[in-house]
Amino acid sequence: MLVTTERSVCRMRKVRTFSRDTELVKQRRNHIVKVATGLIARRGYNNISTRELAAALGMSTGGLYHYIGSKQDILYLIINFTSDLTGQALGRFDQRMLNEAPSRQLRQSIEVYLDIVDSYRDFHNFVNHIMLSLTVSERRIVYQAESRVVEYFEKLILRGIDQGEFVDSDARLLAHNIVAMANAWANRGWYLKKYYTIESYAREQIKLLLIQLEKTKTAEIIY
Amino acid sequence: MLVTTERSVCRMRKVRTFSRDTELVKQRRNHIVKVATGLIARRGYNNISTRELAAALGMSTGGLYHYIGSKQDILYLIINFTSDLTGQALGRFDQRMLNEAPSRQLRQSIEVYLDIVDSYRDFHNFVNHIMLSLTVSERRIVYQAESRVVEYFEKLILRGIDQGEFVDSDARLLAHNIVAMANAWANRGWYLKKYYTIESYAREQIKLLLIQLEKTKTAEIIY
Amino acid sequence: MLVTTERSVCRMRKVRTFSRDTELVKQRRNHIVKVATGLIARRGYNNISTRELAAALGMSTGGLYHYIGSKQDILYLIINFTSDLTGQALGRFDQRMLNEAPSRQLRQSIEVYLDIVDSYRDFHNFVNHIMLSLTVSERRIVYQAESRVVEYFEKLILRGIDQGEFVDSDARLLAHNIVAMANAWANRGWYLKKYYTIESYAREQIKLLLIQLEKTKTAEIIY
Amino acid sequence: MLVTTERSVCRMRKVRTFSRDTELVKQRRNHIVKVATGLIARRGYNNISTRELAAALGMSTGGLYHYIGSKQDILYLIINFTSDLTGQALGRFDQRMLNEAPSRQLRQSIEVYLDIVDSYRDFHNFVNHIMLSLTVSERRIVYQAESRVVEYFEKLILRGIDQGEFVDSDARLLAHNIVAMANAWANRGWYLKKYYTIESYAREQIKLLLIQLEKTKTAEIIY
DNA sequence: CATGAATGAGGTTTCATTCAT
DNA sequence: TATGAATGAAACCTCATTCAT
Repeated sequence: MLVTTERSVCRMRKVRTFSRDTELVKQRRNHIVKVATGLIARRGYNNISTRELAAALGMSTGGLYHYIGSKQDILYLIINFTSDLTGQALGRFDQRMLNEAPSRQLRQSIEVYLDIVDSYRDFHNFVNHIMLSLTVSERRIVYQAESRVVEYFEKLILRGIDQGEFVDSDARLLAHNIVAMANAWANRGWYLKKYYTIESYAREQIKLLLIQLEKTKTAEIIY
Repeated sequence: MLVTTERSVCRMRKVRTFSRDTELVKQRRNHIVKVATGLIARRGYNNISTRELAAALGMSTGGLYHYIGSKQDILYLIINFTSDLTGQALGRFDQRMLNEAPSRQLRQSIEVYLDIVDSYRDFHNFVNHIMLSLTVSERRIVYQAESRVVEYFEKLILRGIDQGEFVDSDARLLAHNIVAMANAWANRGWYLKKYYTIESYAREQIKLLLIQLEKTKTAEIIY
Repeated sequence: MLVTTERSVCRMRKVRTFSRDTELVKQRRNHIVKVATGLIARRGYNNISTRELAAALGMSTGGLYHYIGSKQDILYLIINFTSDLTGQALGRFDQRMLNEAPSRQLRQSIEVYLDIVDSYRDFHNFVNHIMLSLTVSERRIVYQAESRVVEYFEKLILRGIDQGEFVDSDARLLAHNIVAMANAWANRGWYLKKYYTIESYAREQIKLLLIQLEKTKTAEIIY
Repeated sequence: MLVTTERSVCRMRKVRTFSRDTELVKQRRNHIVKVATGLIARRGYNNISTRELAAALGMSTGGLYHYIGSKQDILYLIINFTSDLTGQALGRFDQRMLNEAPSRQLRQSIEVYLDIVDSYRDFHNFVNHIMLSLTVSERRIVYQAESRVVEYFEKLILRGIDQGEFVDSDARLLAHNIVAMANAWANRGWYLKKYYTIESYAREQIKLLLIQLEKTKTAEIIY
């Protein structure tokens, strides 16, 4: 398995709640994460007041603070929630694909990852925005999550090289480019969506990547 | 000439000043942009008060407001200033390279652009951060600046294809990838700088790009 | 009898309860008074939330409000409870001592009163603290309770003067000084406890008082 | 000199201000201390909002925070201001009286101290009230100020004993009683003022004290 | 031109109290 | 009878902006 899904130690920060009903807390926090992510992505963390957020959540201001300890905690919940989901999704995928040809797994992994980024578009859109509002340890969570994805692709490419399917390359840089390419879909959607759908974007980028990895020019074979 | 350097219409917003000494205004605003960029990149736009900014500038709070009309104007000045500089730099470069082979110009343009991004690293780092604090028309400035750079590379690649040096490709996507790659150097420096210098990063990325563009596998020729 | 123990009219304020089981109400309120007194003495009335108090009581927030009508009522219960107890204790004592020599009764009354103050130290410590949170009528309860004690000692001293055992003095002022002295044990314990135990404090203060009351200098006789 | 007036080290806490005009800061803070003391004495620290205080000061909320860093700082300013003044007043007095007979100095010191307590009645009234809102180090300031006064009287009494004017006594306890007596004038004014003016209170209490200190019963001599 | 004191709206957070379960 | 989630008013504090000096 290429991706470890267990929570790393540094994520263990506690967020205050006044409720002891863990199920309710989980449910409300999911709601908070979802609504807050949308609002923040549209208007910016500092332009959303807790009053406004509570209203959007259908709660009272005080009610919101039953489930979080501070406004900052919302950011923590968002990055935690999202990086967990990303890790889990790739992890699940990884297990199913272990026996496939690397090129096939790579192709499909990219599609899966792009889909994840697309559905958490809001998050990927504002992760840079909120970065400057995060504490050092919160930033580390984001870094680790991204690093894990890069590592996933790196190991996958290395396997392809090992198995002789891919040409020897700088696997780390290629893996990093894949992640940057996926993030670009969220960050630079304003540009890309004028010319691509997510499917065509994935197809074209995969094609370009395989030119770099395959032993003969992709352009010369029937794709 | 591939890059137009004249200011586009929508940038014409006026920023209030109480001074009639245009030279002084320009000088002070340059200072404001430089210092504010650094502060915001480190601490975030909303975590820097005008009092603090004024102190860092060696001005009084009131003095600051002689050269800007509002705190928001600072963002406007920053994006304006930076996108002007980027446009000018690539523009100047463009004029000198018109007669070079496309592959050579591409190689050098990427190096130049990476250097620009690197020296305005702070800006590229927080452009996503402040995006959500910008007005619609301010965002357009950022978009346009980026679009111009993409266009520059796109035209360059198209020229290469036209001249038969490059294989026929999706020039737009490749141009876009170049810009994303350069931005990654600023945004994801925390990761990349563990493994690359700006020189090695440029070299490896250019190598990867040329695999996609050249007619035979770069790996097969002596580079 | 020098002290009247029946509740005075103004204490008759009703505190709301949803329970009809008077025994349960009494028991719960005793518990509330005891725990709240300790908490408030340590942290201050306004720094203890009803949530925290309820938790310390082993009740739910709502449960607490079954036995009180408002947070303010807790203060009322405390002052009522404590001044009742003080009155009763001195009253009981009074009845047993009616036939003793005034100087002997004085000596022992002071010891008893000091013991009471010491065991309700928390209360005497914060009575000044909460004074400013009390309503006018609640303050009167505190004043009356203190006045009754002063009166008790005043009458006792007057009896001693009448009977020729004490020199003619300002009985009121001396009685007042006794109460102030006892309160000092609670309020200024941080200072006094460095040098005195409650026994030595009582002994020395009684000795000083009797110098003022007895016909020859105490120092000149064998004490 | 019996009282040291130099500021002790632990008082050196800084209170934030945005002004660099020390004279203005001093002036405004004096005003804040005066008005806040009155308001708090009447209504309680927690029942006065910063908005209300600012209004009473003729300032805006924001204006208030130019001269203090937090509401808590107001308490610090009050205790600092008052204990400084008390120390200075007794100190000045001390220097003028060094050659007087101890009994005469004692008599006059008590009058001076009672006057101080009376003019800072509000403060002495609520010092117990705010005690529970003070931080540990702030409490220490209050304790030290009171201790210095007790010491002053203690040394004075000891001098009287040394010089053979006073009978050998527990100087510490007597000194402590003097301070408690003075505080009582502030704390228990609601009772005492029904029967005494400050002058008669001082006269009677001094008379009682001298009975304890002088070698023959004061009552037997013409006072 | 420059200063910095002043403003006051609005931010985050707390908490006494209620009420459906 | 007991629970604790929910409320919303009000607390403390910040800060972009103005304006008298």
